[in-house]
Amino acid sequence: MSGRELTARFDPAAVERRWQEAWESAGIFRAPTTGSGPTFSLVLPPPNVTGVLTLGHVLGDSVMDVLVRSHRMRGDATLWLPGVDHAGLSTQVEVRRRLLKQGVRLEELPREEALQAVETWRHEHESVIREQIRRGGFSVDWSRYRYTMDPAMQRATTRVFVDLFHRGLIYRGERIVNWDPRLRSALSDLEVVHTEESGELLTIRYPWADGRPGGILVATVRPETIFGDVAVAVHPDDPRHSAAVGQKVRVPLTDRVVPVITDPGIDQAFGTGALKVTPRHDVLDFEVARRHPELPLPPSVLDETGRLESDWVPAPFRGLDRDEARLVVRNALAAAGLVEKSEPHVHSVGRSERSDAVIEPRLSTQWFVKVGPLAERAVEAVRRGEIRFHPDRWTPSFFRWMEKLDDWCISRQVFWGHRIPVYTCEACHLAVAETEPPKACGRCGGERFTQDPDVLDTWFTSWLWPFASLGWPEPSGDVARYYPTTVLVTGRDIMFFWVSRMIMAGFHFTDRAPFAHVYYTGMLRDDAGRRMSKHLGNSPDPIAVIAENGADALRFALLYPNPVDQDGPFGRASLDAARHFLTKLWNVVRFTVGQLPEGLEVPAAGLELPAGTRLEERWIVSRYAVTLEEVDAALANFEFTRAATLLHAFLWHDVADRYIEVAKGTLAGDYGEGAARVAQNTLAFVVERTLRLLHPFAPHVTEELWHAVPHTGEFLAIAPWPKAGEAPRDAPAEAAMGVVFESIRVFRNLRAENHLAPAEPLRGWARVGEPEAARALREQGHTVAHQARLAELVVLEPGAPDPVDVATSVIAVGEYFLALPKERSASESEALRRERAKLSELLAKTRARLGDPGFITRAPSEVVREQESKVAELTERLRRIDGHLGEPASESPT
RNA sequence: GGGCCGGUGGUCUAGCGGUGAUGACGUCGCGCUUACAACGCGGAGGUCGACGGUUCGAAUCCGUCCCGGCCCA
Repeated sequence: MSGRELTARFDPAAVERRWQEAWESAGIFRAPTTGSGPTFSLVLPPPNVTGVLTLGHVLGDSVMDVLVRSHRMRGDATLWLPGVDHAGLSTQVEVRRRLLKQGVRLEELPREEALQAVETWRHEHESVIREQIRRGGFSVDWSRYRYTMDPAMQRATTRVFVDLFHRGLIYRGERIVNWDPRLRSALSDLEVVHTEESGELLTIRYPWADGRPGGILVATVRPETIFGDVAVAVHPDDPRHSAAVGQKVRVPLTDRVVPVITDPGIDQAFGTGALKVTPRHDVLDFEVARRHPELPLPPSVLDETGRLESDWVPAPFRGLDRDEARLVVRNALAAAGLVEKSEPHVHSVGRSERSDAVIEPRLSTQWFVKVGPLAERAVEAVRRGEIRFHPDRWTPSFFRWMEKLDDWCISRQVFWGHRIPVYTCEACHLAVAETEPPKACGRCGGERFTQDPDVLDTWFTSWLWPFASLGWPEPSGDVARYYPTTVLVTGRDIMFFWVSRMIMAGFHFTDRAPFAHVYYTGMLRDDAGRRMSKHLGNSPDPIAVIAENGADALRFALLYPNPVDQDGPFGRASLDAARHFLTKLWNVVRFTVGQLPEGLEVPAAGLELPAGTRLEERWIVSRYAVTLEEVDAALANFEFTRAATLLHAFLWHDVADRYIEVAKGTLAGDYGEGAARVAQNTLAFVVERTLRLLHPFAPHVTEELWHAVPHTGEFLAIAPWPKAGEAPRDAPAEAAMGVVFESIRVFRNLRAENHLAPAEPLRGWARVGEPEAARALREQGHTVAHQARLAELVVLEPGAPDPVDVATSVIAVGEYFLALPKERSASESEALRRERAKLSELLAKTRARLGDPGFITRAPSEVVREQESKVAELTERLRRIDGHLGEPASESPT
């Protein structure tokens, strides 16, 4: 099979869409449901249906597709399962915002209409995301597409809740939680972002209750919570306050009297060392109150929207928002003469990742997962190497995190998500967790139930993704075939949110690790070095980048030249490099196609080079063999950038710059028809195999090009991955061609240094030491002459006299002479002198090393011998240089 | 405050005990040689963050410090 004509330029827009459609309609990305043999599977981390894909997603997808496509080509039963995540809270925030623009408040919509509004949003975004994945050329199996709100995911989620509930691993409890007053919902610790913000630290006097002058000084940044105070606490060892302990003070602005107590948890260094205890509105205060059961548990003084609201709040302050209240209370305190000091204070403030509202610690009743018992096996699996992180430097972070896990708050006060499957009997108030609404109460027989109004944290579904998406809890089908998955690729920012929880869920529910490997990609930075984020608006739309550069260029730019596994720059430069590379590839293939006769076939098995094959063919085939081996090793080690770099260098430098340039003559018939045919076969073979290797990195352009060169099969996407051993390694050919290329470079350099016209044919001489080197140069005399634009290359015998009227260069391989036109003489000895200075410095250094008795006795003899031969080589070169410089050869040049 | 990662030519990066320290981009010079000027050829450019230590030998291992980034409190 061969060829479509290749256009002069590579036009990604025309090419990419065509292949995406062809692959899809051929169904080659659909994972087999039956059969045996090795499998390779992974799940796409489901992007939030709230948004659209960012370049960060595309980075992960590109990594995954390299793995997926190369394994598919290797013949593994390969499954890449795509999907999206309903992202309950975020989606609700976005929909709410959209409705507000239309003047509608989400909360005021009937439940059905509100759900409908969310569904509309979901469908819009879902189709954008699907289109983005398609346009990227990512080879996911659309027939396995999942959505975290699918009925199947619903069933899995409910079942998991019920299971954990019955095992006592889910409980309902009153705790201080992270309350988002804007969303009016609890959040997990992980959804709170802490930043340093400046505020005001007030020192307030709590007067003695008995009316004596004075009182105790308390420092706080939250004067508005003063109404919820139940005590003032000091450290038991604090001498400043020992007299106050046991006394009563009056809470400012109120008539309430509270005791001064001691608690070992008080930080003596903070403020005055005295803490106002407000159990409902601070984690630490809640702990203190718990240790002092004699204290009353006050009502909440802030309502769920963050407004002062309680019987305990004096009338004038009621209804004030907490920010406003802070000022009003502060001023009231000042007016009452109770503010002793005010100072600026930088402290850590937690904000909602979803709404950006300042988090309000709030005592409320929520559902929690007891994660301690789940964590053990997860930690053990990672410790044993059953699950490996790549790069493994993230493993310690995982352990540190897992050691101090708090229970996971999983209830959310929103309507969008999976409802908590807990039903309370209206008659006897028995609460049960069931997968289906119960018909009758097991205790009293009552038939009326109320379902818990809350929904589950989205991560409570996401942590089941690797198996629930495959059909768990059904034990057959995809679960049986493709679970556990092979690898998970994600950004490490969700290592704690997601990866660690998936591992816990995997072991608990399936008794298996959900994946064997976790690969963490880095974060992208823009041209200015800033991390890309939606916030900064510096993360370009992938579709726009694809429209401008093509999906292949985008993908290649993400994998090369900057390391994928650490934070790295992405911008104009990377895209240019990728586009240029693909253009180079395009042109290499275009050249190749033009060189091949009709009917030439590329062998399915290995390439056989006949006896007498020219060095350059043996050399490029050997280089290909080495590259294949190294690319395989790199991919096996998740070294994506290294694999891309190897292929980039091979294609550009070995194939294009060296082999093709050298082979042009052979292909044109300079050495006869037989040699030309070998060159054609070699070129076709190397190019076809290289396209296979590059396919996972740049699928569209390689697929297009592959169809233009001789090949077997319907799609490159399912062509077999090349096997090591198909092409022979040939060390002698590599060494010999090394001499040839080095010689070419020296002659070109001599020409440039002496400002000689590039095209003027000049005579060149070479005198090389090693017999093999001399043989290579004689064999490749034409090549050197042609590449260096020499009239002729003369290989001098060892003892032959130097030519005259020449420019000279002395390198390790030997001496080179380039004829100068008659009117020019070799006055340009400056380069030679510079070289001499460099060499003698190096020689001195090497001699010094050999003069060190410690070195001689302790270094391996191999290393010593190396240094000795270096001295010999340098001495000889210096001798020759001195000869050419007309200076007396000295035994020990300085 | 605790922890992790990184500091290599102007920029990004490879190397992680024995090399004359990789490569790319940029820069300079020369070339439109019919695959490619989105290209080719050649050159210049580095006290490998600082200081100590281990070693015959350190960019590479250890310690301290400085600078940058990230995570957790």
